[in-house]
Amino acid sequence: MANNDDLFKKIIAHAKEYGFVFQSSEIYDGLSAVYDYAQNGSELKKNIRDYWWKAMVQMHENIVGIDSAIFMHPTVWKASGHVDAFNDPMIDNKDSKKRYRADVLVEDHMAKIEAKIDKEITKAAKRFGDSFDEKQFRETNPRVLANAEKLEEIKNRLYPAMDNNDMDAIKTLIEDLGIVCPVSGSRNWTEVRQFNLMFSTSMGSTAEGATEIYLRPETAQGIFVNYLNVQKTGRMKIPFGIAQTGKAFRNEIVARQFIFRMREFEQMELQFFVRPGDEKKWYSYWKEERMKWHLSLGIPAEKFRFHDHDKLAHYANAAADIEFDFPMGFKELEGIHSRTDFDLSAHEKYSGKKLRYHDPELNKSYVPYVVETSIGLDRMFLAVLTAAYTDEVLEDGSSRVVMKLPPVLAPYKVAVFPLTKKDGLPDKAREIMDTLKRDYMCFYEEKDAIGKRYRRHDAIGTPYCVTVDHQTLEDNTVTIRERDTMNQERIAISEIASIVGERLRG
RNA sequence: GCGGGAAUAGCUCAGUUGGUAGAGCACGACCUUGCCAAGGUCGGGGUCGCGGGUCCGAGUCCCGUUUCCCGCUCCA
Repeated sequence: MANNDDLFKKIIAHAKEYGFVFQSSEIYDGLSAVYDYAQNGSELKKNIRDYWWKAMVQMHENIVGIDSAIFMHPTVWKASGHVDAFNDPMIDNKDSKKRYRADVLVEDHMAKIEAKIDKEITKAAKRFGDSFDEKQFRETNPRVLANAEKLEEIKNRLYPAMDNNDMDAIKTLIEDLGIVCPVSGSRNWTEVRQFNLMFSTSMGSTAEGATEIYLRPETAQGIFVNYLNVQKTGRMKIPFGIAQTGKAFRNEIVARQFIFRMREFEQMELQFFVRPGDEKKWYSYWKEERMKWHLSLGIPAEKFRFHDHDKLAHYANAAADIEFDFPMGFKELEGIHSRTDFDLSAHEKYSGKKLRYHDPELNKSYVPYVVETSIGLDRMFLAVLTAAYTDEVLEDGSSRVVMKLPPVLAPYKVAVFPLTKKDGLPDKAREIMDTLKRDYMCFYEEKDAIGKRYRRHDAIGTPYCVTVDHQTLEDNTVTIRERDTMNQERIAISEIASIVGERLRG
């Protein structure tokens, strides 16, 4: 584990030093769990996104892409279940480290008081037999009255506090009632905090006219609410898919581990619409298909594994993760979920609009079932960095750090170097650069010794370095140096593009 | 959220019992050189994460805080 911690630290340091990832607002001490992609990182990230998009949209005739807004109508999040599921006041006991819903603690306490009243009544009923008048007993017995009054007071404090989101009042109530932790038995509580996973902001330029809206916690809903528009205008026939990449936002309680868990992150999602009853078949299909995509990048198969969920979310009838062997262990990289008709049915209910598909083959209408593949782009970025990072000791005993990125993902495809700054070599190198840069991200560099330039490009993962020397001026040949093997070959200038292109098509 | 560790130049780090900040690499200019992190000369760059306290004096000691990493916890 110490080795892996060390590896993780090295990757993080490398990512910063070579312009892949910076902490957000670093000059202001940073912002917790928010990161920026730098000059090389943004290229790598874009290339991962493009590679995914090409595999999903370009290669499937029945999948189209959309780009929906981050802001959505507030009711979307009621329909999706996000508002209700994550809006609870929580409190921690510092001794037992257990976390509770603060309102549930108070309600449990109230239940105990009610139990006391019931006990009095049961006792009295036994004593008085048939002549027992429960109503009269409740109104006259001093112990019952005292407890009833206590209950009434608690209700009058708890419910308004809940309605007003007054966390301090709930904390004071818990303290006043002397509620103890069921596990530790102590009253050593933290503050009551509202855990809402969704970020919110207000829309409307005046305070009175403003509406609270959320930053989407997932991109999927943007597809669901557009599903019928896309189906109709694209004349899509089931089975068909809608793909989307974009930012999502979650107010994670604990956001950590570099870019693995961020508060602002990017998802790449496919929602695939199928006939009810066919969902398990398509679920299996997409599980395999997505694993093939990962392996197509040349990352070793043992770095990946499936993790089938036993405990299913409220919307799913089957779910699996593709996990990757990150420096901190196997963790979720991508999720494949059979979401049933949960989402579309919920949107039918909340919007009052029919979201049916008329299946011409079956000659009937139904709400389609959905199979989802959802991958975190930032996690994929970290996976690619992890797989690529290599600390090598060379034959002569020196060492180099090389990012063995899949060439198709590398920020730069070719670096062009004149061997020296003199004798017209830079001009010739510029000429080559100009013919290549229309098709490939290229890097021109003439500073420092040639070996140093090679190593710099090893560090950012440039697969090819082309060097212009004196022989180039005579016969239009250059040396091309391959990143992983460090082998050099003399080729004609005219061959560079096809050699590089060949490698990128893999 | 709780507990542990860390923060000094762009990077990696040194800095003694408290005495006023250094190295290597990187960066800029010039010279020499020319196929795997070259050599020389000169130069730029740090209110030592931030705030407070103790002290004649704090990078160093104390308190608070921010950020990062780790463990626990949480994770539609």
